[in-house]
Amino acid sequence: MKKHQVTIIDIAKNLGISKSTVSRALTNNPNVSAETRKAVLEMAKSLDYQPNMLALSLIKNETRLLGVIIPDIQKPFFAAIVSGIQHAVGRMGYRTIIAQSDESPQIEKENIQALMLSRVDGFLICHTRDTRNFDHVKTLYQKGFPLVSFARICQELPIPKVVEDDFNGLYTTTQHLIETGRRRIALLAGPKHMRASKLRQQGYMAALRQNGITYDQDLVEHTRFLPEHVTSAVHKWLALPKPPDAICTIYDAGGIQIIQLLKNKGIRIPEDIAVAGFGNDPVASLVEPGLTTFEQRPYEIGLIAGKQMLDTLKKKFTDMPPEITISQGKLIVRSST
Amino acid sequence: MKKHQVTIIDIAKNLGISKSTVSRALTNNPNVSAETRKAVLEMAKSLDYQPNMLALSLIKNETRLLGVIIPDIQKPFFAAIVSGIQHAVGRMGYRTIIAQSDESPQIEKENIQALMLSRVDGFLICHTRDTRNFDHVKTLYQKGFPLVSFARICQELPIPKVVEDDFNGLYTTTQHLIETGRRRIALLAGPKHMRASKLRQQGYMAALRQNGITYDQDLVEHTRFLPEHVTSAVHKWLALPKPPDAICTIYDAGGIQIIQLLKNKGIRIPEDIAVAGFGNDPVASLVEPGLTTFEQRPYEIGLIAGKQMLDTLKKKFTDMPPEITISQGKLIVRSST
DNA sequence: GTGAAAGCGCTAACAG
DNA sequence: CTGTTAGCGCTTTCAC
Repeated sequence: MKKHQVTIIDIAKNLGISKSTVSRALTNNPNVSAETRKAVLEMAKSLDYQPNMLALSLIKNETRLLGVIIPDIQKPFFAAIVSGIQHAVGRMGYRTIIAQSDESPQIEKENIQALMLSRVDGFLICHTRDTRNFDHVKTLYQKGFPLVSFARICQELPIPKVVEDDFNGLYTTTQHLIETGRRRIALLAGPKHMRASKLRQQGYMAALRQNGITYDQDLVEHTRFLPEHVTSAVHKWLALPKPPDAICTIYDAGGIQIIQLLKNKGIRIPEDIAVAGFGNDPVASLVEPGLTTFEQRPYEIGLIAGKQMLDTLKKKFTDMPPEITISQGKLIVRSST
Repeated sequence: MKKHQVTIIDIAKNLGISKSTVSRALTNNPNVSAETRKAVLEMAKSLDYQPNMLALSLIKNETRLLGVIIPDIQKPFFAAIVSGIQHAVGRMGYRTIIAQSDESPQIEKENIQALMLSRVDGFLICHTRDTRNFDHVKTLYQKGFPLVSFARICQELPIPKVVEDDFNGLYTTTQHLIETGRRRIALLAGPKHMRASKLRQQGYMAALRQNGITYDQDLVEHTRFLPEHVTSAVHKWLALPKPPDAICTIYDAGGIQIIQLLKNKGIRIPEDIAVAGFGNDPVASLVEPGLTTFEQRPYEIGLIAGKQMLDTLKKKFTDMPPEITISQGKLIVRSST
């Protein structure tokens, strides 16, 4: 069981001085004589004194704890972001409490509520694919919590945001597909309300338009990123009178699944149908054929988000216009196209 | 900036009663009249009162926060474990602070130190591949912190431990290789001091022995799980007068890298050399050929570890013999063997 | 049933 | 330089 904790009072008693003096000695306050400080430090060491951060937090009203809200830590994309965030804020002494929403808006809300009670110093949030109501975040904002939104952002608040190279990503990918001779390019998109999905679709459409290819609504399918949706989308496309000669997706996992599906059907990639993804997941280079994809650097996104948080934390009182940061990406061509 | 927090004193003043009564009403203490309670609850709601967990933690000396120490959240294995832990302890109201050691024993030590100061209620720890000194954990133990060790465990302490199916995993895999006609089976092991690596190697050797195959030291290489080590091990084996006809590894990433290496050299898998892994990483099924591997369920390991922690937290005062839990696994045969 | 007071561990403002 | 006092927000005796 837990033993009695050594407190500054123990040190004070042992030395026959007041606890304020002990506190001063311990906090490098100049108003302590050299010998007193020495004695305190020695006693602290011999008693194995450990300051109680809880008491400190209560006084300073700061915990040096940051809440990180993500949908799923098992997705390499989010794991990398978390890693970046931790490395960015860690050197300033901040720790992170990671909370997973499991893509449930309700759990997301509960997690935020709980971390608010734990008095974290700020929140870095990536919403679920289904979050449409942002009242819980607005509450945080009103309460004055430093906020940073990343990847799946909340646009209704003037807070720092870090996003992927959405429009450009699909524009570039589609352009590449067209340049390699494809004309009937299908798009596996995400939920219609999702900002990132909309932007990526716009990039796709812009590339088509620019090359004089008419947009065919039959070639665009919206998913909620579930495998079932991918399967039915592919089946629908293959049953078309004129099936696509290329499929691009707004996320790598979808692209990889499509590769598997097409291979199982004996369809050659890229000869019959080219496939492209988005994100450059670790697995994209391992599948056969390698998945052409638009690289994102989630670790960098985390680093940037962490830094934004640090900034927000520092200049609490300025209200410089919060910006939206776009993490640059680039196309990685592999043998799937 | 942060606004003034509503406290029970605000409620008390508004109602003209004492803060003790407010506290009682809020904590469902029976010694409050129904009407007072009602008034307090209403006032709390209208003021949007949020209890300050910090103050509570200071009094109760418990934070409902658990420290999770892992080498690298970007490894799917650890990400899955973390997920399991969170889901196990989350329903009991515990949150987790994840700290990455980046495989550095020094950082591991610092992280533990820091979380100790933050007064987490317990630690779930997976050590770095290079951790050999466990003094920092022993300190925790002496201080009475509930501890659970998983995957890369500390054997020097009587605490709950959750490990993979190490011996059996490589025994089964090697057996399978032998049954499919292989005789010169190489082993890509881990650091010599690492318990899991030793056990897996023992499983490998047991299978050889049982089949009357003499152990050839040239066929066993120890790595620190770095790609360079894998490359040089493979080169060394291929340069042997009698190269191996199979390679088994104690971790999937190694197996996958070997597959890539052999393919690049035009060596056929499994015809020329069979390859097997350990863990069933998500990618193992995606490479070509699919990697035969011994499945572990890291998510389950996390669940178990989380439950052990919950138990430790509950029965603080009993000292039932702490056990070592082995997460069962099974061989998944794919086309690499 | 309710209020006053003490205390969790620590810092900080105020006297000397 | 050092001790005393107050207070962070809350629970918990102890009186009444």
